[in-house]
Amino acid sequence: MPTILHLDMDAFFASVEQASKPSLRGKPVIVGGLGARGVVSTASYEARRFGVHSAMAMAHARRLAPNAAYLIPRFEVYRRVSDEVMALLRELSPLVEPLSLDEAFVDLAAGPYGPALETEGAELARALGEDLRADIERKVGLTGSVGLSTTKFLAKIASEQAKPDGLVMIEAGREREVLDALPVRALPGVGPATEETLRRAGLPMISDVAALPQEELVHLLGRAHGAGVHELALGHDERPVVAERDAKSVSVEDTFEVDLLDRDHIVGELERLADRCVRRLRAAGRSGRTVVVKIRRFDFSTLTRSETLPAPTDDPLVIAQMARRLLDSVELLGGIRLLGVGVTGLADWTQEDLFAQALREGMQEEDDAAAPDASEDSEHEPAYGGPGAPRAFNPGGELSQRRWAPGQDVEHTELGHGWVQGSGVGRVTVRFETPGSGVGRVRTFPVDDAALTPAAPLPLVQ
DNA sequence: TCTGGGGTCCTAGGACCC
DNA sequence: TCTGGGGTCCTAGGACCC
Repeated sequence: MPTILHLDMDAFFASVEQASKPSLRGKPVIVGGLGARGVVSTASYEARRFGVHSAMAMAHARRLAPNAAYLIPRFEVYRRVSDEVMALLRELSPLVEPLSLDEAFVDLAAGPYGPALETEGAELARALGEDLRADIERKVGLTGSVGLSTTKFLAKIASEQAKPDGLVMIEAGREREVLDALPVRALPGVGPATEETLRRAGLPMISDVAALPQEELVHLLGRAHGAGVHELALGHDERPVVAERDAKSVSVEDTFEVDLLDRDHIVGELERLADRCVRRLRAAGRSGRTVVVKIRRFDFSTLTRSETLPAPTDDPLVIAQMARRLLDSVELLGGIRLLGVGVTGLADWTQEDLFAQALREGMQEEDDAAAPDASEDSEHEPAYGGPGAPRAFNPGGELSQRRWAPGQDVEHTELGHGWVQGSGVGRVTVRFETPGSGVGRVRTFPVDDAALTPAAPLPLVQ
């Protein structure tokens, strides 16, 4: 019986932007990092017609679709919409496994319709899927695609085939017919590297892999991967839908607009990252034993350095100190494009043990002895535009100037709610419209116009 | 074209212990 | 004097996913 449902919202970030901004409906919209090193998070279907897709370099996208709207992501809104959609899924079953903000599995058999599915079967499953899609559209004003099948893997294949704005059900008995038509790349766990390995072995299609003895795949791809890929190719997938999964790591990273060369500057950025990481760790009520520093050099070579404590900590000084020490062990010649700090080996509790305490006291003296840090120079901003919140920019005490990011919500004292269309040469262009309004009018202001302030996003549906 | 950010899982070698 | 086997932990790197 097809009791596993997979929901995938259509071009989620871009669709939320179109719902929020009436002037963008029916137009190519591209959401992602807008800096020189940004990449596309989501392209609307209109933008995809130009060949733009997720994970593409933003510079490339701009060449393909120069007239599209380019917006920073507004995760606050996406999270809010996502919560509403997930709540609808939980009405179908307590077993809901979110994969990201816009995607989830539901085990219908574990929910209130479980018993009825036993008897009414496929038609009830289809009706539940269609009702869900209608509920989502009513509640958040967006479309999502639904896949229904007997396993997670097939349900996901089905939702892929249903896109956009559709529903596909793969019933028991049709697995081979569906899988045989697909390339290996459609298998979860087969990315560019595995695809190439299989292609070179003369196995471009799922049917080719399914026809092979498992040992040959294990030989080609390794123990776990080979066996896993083979099972999926055969349509075997026993993975249960799992509702709650504890995070196993917390990490933050920044790619810089320009490679960082100066060691002191790099250490400053590392400390900021360590701080952000610890705040996230503590907000989650966790602590961790292993601190990881990640570095991507100018040539894109990437390395990590990690160190494990005898007991978990969430002490910002301890974590920052470990991060600094790990960084010290790395040659930084040539410049770095990315820096990251993470914590793994998470625990729900903190043990302020003697070791951490000693380390912390030792550092306290070190920090007190060190000269106070000169200034936060904003010469090298993270490449990622960041959601909303224009950063204060204050070089050497000059007049502070606000920065406005395309897509950002703003409020004007007289003209009301709007969003930033663009900004440059001391000016910012704002379109005044809301999810419920018609297409709004555009006005331009000096960037430091006191009537204009950053605003919270509005809900999509009243 | 030139490559984000936040994760998960797997592999492999070496240390260490029994 | 030469030599075990297995298990677990740590570290580093890589593939993959959204």
